[in-house]
Amino acid sequence: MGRGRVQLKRIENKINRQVTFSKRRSGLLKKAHEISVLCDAEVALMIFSTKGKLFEYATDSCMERILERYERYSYAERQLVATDLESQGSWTLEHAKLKVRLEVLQKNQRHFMGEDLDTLSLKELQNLEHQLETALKHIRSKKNQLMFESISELQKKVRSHLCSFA
Amino acid sequence: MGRGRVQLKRIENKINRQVTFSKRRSGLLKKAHEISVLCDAEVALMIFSTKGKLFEYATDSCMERILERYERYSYAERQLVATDLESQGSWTLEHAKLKVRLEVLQKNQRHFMGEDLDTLSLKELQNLEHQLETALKHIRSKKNQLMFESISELQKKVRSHLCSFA
DNA sequence: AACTATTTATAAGA
DNA sequence: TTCTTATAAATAGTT
Repeated sequence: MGRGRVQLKRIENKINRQVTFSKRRSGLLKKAHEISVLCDAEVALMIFSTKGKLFEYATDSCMERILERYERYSYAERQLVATDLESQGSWTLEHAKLKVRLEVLQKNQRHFMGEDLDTLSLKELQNLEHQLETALKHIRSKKNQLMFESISELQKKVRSHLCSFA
Repeated sequence: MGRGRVQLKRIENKINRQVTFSKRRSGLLKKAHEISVLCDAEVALMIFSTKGKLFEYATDSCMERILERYERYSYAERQLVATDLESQGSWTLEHAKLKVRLEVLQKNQRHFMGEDLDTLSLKELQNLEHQLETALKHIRSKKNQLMFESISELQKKVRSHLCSFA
């Protein structure tokens, strides 16, 4: 929609990508709101920019409720705890949900440790690789910082010892 | 967009509402996918129809990962709700333990992502670095494997095409 | 499910 | 960033 036909692939020019992101983001949020109102639907939308900034829309500004609903829906779908939870009281449901979240986290964790990779697609592996590279950068930078601090501590001590011999 | 101007309010005619829902839903899903690809963004979209049917989109089909990311993002807000075990009187000990495990896992996860490193010692940072390096090796090896497989698949296809011309 | 007149979104330019 | 404008895309009403 515009002066040129659009190709469905990553926009390589950073400026253009940023501008397009900003425009399309507001378009998407608007349309999410519209379908929600016009069609009486419940919509949740999350958009993370490349830089990690979050933009979100939720019908009636109630993201948590929709996520709860989603989780209920997808748990039921996965038939994990689909049986008579309601009759067992609400804490059981909470408990079951917690268990599922724990499982998801554990699976994620295994991925971060380079285990259990057979279920991942090429694209997902690439994302994971990129994420770990970024993490490593941060960790090394922090490590260097600590080492430099430790070194200058030691140098101080050495200097004061030299003084005491003077 | 269409033969009439649209008013932003619930469409009262049930048939029209349903048709519009179906059309706009596919439009919205398409645009979610487009911004994700064009702008290298991570998008999650959930749409519940009036009748409660779920339609969803997630970048790289990995909804759980995006939801985790979202929850990490809004961590501060959730802290208010998530803790304070004592006030949850009727919950069992097991449930409380589960919560603690979950928190530990989440903290770990942040470390794996190179976040929240201030609490770690030099030794711990070194361990983490080593662990991530190992993980990266595994991930890259798996990625290569997938790529080679994909290449030989393609070569097979190319060969069979060449044969059909012989 | 198709069609088409219009409206809307937006790519490129200023 | 914001606005303008030409054009592509979405879609409301119709068949």
